[in-house]
Order: sequence, then C-alpha cells, then structure tokens
Amino acid sequence: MNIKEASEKTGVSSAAIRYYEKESLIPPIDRTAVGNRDIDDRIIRRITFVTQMRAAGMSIENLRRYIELFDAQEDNTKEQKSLLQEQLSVMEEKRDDLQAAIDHLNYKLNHFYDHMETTEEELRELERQHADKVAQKTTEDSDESNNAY
Amino acid sequence: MNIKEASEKTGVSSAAIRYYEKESLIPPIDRTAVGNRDIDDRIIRRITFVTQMRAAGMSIENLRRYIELFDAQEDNTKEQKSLLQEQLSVMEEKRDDLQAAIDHLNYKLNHFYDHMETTEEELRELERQHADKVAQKTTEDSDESNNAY
DNA sequence: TTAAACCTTCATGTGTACTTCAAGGCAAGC
DNA sequence: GCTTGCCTTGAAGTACACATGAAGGTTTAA
Repeated sequence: MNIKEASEKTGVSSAAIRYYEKESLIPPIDRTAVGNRDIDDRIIRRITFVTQMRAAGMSIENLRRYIELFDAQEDNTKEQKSLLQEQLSVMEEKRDDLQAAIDHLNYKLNHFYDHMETTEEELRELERQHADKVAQKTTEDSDESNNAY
Repeated sequence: MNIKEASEKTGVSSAAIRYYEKESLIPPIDRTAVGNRDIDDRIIRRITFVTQMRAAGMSIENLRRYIELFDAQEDNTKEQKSLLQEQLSVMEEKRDDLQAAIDHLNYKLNHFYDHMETTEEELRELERQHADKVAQKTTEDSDESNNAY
C-alpha cells in the first residue's frame, strides 16, 4: 500500500506519516524498488496507536521515548509495565477532568440561566453532586446524560 | 486581588490571564487607581471555566465565539442551549475516545507480551470487550481499572 | 533615595506539530 | 513525447498559545 492509501485508511496525512517515521513514532518503513514507501498492516496499526495516544494528549516527544523503550531489544518488562501504569494514570486523570467539565456543562444546560457564569452556590451544588456520585457508585444511570460508560 | 495572587489561585500564569482578557475569554477586568488589574471572584470563576474548557481541548478561538454568544445581551437561549449541547457531544466523544485508549493500554498491561504492537486478534478481542461493556452496562466495576466514574 | 517587588503595555520570541514548497524521479495513458 | 499522478527528500513556512523582554510607573522597607 502506498502512502496515499495509508493516509486514507488512517485519516493521517501523508506528510504526518512521513513525519512520524522521521521522529521514530513508527518503525522504519520498507521501500519499493524505486524507493517509495510500502506500508503494511503492522505500520497501519502503529499509526493508529500513535493517533490514539496523540488524541489522549501525549506529546510527540513523550510518545517517542515511550515507544523507544518498548521497541528496545532488552527485556525491560518491569519498566515497561510501570511506564504503562504511569501513562494510564495520566489518561484516567484526564478522563476524569473531562468528565468534570461535562458535568459542569450538563449542570448549566439543566439549570439554564441567562448567562453562563457559575455562581458560588452552583459550584457548591456541583461539588455536592460530585461527592454523591463518587459515594454511591451503585446508583448508576441517574437521569441527566446519555453516558456511554 | 492582584494578578499574581489570581495566578497562584488559578494556576494560570499572569501572562496567560492578560492574554485571556485581551482575547475576551474573560470579561474586562477592573483596574485600580494606578491602572493595575483588580481581580474578583467572578473573574476567578471565569478563568477556571476557561481552564476547564481548554483542558477539554477547546481552542481559544472557539471558546471566544462560545463565550461571546453567552455574554451577548440578547436572549438567545435556544442557540445557547444547542451550542452547549454541541460542545457536550464533542466532549463526550473525546471522553469515549480517551476511554477506548485507556482500555487499549489496560489490555496491553494485562496481556503483556515482549513488544507493544497490537495484533489483529488482540484488536478483535478489544472490540469484543468494548461491545460487551456497552451491552451490559449493568455489570459495572468489572475488575480492571480504578474508575472514578 | 534607592532598591525590591509588584504592576502596566506593546512587541517580539518560542515550542510543537505539522504543512507547504521546491526540485526532481518513475509509470501509465494519450 | 508529454501530461497526469503518484512518489521522494530537505528546507522553509505556519498556526496556536502563550512566554519573554523592553521601557516605564507605583508602593514599601531600609
């Protein structure tokens, strides 16, 4: 598959794919006889992984370091696991922050005033609701949002 | 409160606060007799809101348009609501993408091989797990992660 | 009264993550 | 044989979101 097809398949621009290869976010790509990139499914999966991590807010630099460790020949399973664990924590915190922002907007939508400033009382109620939510994790699917999770 | 205190209170740099004011992400800030910014809790809340939306991935430009509509004198409650709804959808999708990436990493962590490439079979299993998760929303708190929500 | 520690505006610099441009090569169809 | 459409590398340009620097003002403390 040439770079254009790979671009269409992944939604990542050709230039970005070249850039990712140069930055070692994906492995060196095989070339055809005339020097064109010949992209296989392994590369496609790596591009998809990079896209996912980028969307999760990981910088190119961190992602490069990250991948470097995983691609190394040495068996550094321990470090790899703790690195994964670390990244997972970051992403979970990010997800929770995002959820808090979603709750905030949902609150605004449900208690709609004529301006968007959140008052002290509203903030206190939000905090209360948040505490409730964390406390009684049993009572899921309360009423407000169409949560997918 | 002066800009430095506001900066410490919000975790946003003084330069960024000035920038936000210039870009109308926060309302015009009152000045003291000598021309220094005098920041009150209303501004602090707005800065916090901006921070939250920025962390949720909203660009300065979109945030500006967004806030503009809310601050307008006219009663455009309908448009405001649909704008909120729209932004909520974007954020929920982002959260779900993030969750998918978290699931992916969790999977890697639990089925640890000597490299990080996800195979076709693994991807298929991930998809299957995801389908399960969506299907039986009742069986919450499965086993894998320390979800806050 | 002079230094420290704040502040102001305006202009310019910076890092990230690409995008775009320039110059050229290969293969197919007219 | 020439245009079209793909590709290559390398260099330079761009957008965003601030950070930093210059030049100057005010207040407090020694």
